[in-house]
Amino acid sequence: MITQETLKIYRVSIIEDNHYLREGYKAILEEEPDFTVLGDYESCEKAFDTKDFVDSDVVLMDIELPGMSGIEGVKCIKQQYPQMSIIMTTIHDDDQNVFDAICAGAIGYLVKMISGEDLIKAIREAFAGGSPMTPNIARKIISAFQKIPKKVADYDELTDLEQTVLGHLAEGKSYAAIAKIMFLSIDGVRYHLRHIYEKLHVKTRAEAVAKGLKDHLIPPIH
Amino acid sequence: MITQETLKIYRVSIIEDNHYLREGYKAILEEEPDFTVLGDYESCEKAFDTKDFVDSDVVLMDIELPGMSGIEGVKCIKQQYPQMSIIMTTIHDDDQNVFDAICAGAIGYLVKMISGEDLIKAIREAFAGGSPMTPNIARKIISAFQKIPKKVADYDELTDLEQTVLGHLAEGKSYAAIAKIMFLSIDGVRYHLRHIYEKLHVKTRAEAVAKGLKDHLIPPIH
DNA sequence: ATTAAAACTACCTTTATAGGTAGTGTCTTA
DNA sequence: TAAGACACTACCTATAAAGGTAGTTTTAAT
Repeated sequence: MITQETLKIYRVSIIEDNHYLREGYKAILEEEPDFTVLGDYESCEKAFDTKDFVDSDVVLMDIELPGMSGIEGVKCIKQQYPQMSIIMTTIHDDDQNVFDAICAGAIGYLVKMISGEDLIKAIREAFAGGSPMTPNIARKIISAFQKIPKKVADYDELTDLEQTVLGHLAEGKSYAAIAKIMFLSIDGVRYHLRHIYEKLHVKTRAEAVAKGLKDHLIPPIH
Repeated sequence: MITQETLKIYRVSIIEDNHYLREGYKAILEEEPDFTVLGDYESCEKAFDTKDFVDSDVVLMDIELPGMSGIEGVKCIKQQYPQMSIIMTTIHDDDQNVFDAICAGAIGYLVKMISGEDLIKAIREAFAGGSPMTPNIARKIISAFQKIPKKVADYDELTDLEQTVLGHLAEGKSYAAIAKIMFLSIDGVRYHLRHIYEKLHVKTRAEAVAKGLKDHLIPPIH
C-alpha cells in the first residue's frame, strides 16, 4: 500500500500521425511501471478534444503533423497548460524547426529513430527537469546563442554622433527634440541623419531604426 | 600503411588545476587509439606559454582556475584560435557560469564526475560537430533562450493585420505603398496604425518599429 | 430586433520628414 | 597657401505622417 501511494506515476501523451510509431512509443512506455500513457493521438486537434489530455505531464509531439503543426501545437499547449513538458520528435534534426520548437516552448528534441531505452531515458530526464536532446541539436542551439552579436557590417560604421541621433530616432523623438538634447540646430540633426540614411542605404526613419536595431548599431541612451 | 594515414588523430589539451583529475582525464583519453593528449596544464597561462597548445583540436577546460578563469580562457582562445572546440568541465552547473561560458564561445559543458566512457563519448561528439552537455545544462540553455522573447506584454496583442502593417512600416514603406500591398485604402492602413500606436503606447512610426522589433512583434514579411 | 464591435473609408488640418541646394568656420593635408 | 573634408547652419519645397472627427458595412452577441 505504501509503495503504491508513494510511487509517482508519470502521465505521458503521444501526438504522432504515424500509426506504427505511435503504437511503438506506447508499447515501450507502458512497460515502465511508473509510466502511463494517457492517450495517443494522430493530431493536435484530436488530442485537444479529449478530456484526458489536460492531465499530461509530458507530451511527445511530432513536429510534422497534419492540420496544426507541432510548432503551433507547442504554442497552444504552452499557452493553456504551461506546466506540461513537451518533447518534440522529428526525422530532421538539422533545421529551422529545432529553433522554432524551442522558441515555441518545447523543452526537448529527439530524433525518431531512437531506441526504446533512450526514449525512456529522455522522458525521465524531462521529468527530472532536464532537456533531452541530441548533441547535434544542442550545438545548433548554442550556435544560435553565439550568433547574437553579429558584427558583419556591409556599410560604413556610424560615428558616435550618428549613433546617438539614431538612438533618439528609435525613441520617436522629432528632429527638434533631438536638436535640443544634442545642442544642435534642426538642420544639424538632419546633417547627421542624411549620413545615416546614406550609410544604411535607407530612405526613412522607420527603416533606419529597423536596421539599427537588427544590426545592433544603436547605443543605449538615457 | 593506409589505415595509418587515414586514421585522423584527434589532439586534445587539458587545462585543469586539480592534479588527480588532470592525470585521470589524460589516462582515459590516451587509451583511445585515435586520441592524443597534446598537453595537460594547471592554468591557462601555462597552456598559452607552450608551443604545442596551438595545435589542439579540442580543449577540456576547467571553469574555475587559478589566475585566468576558464571563462576568460575561452574568450582568449576563441579570439586567437577560433577553430578550437572548447568543452568546459565544472562542479557547478549553475546558470550564470553556463551562460557565460556559452557566450564566451564554449561548445560543450560537462560535469566533472563524468565516467571515462562518457568523457570519450563527449569528445567524440564535439569532433562530430555536436555539443556535449548534460540534460540539466541543456535545460538551462533552453530556458535562457525562451526568456529572450519576454512575453510580459504590458499592452494588448496585435492582430495579424496590425502585425503585417507594422512589418511593412519597419521596411520604410509609406502608407500608400502599404495600402496597395494590402488592398486597403490609405485610411484603412491608418485605421490599423492608430490601433498599433494605441496598443504600443507610442506616437510615431519609428517608436512603433523600435518597440515591435524589441518585443518580437513583427512577423517576417516578403 | 437592437446593440456593439471590428474593419474599414473619407476628409480636414497641422506638424514632421526628406530631398535639394548653398553657405560658414575649422582643421588637416598637400 | 590652397584644397578638401568635416561638422555644421540656413532655407525652400513637396510629400508623408499624425490627430481629429465622422460615416459605412459586416458580423457576433444580447
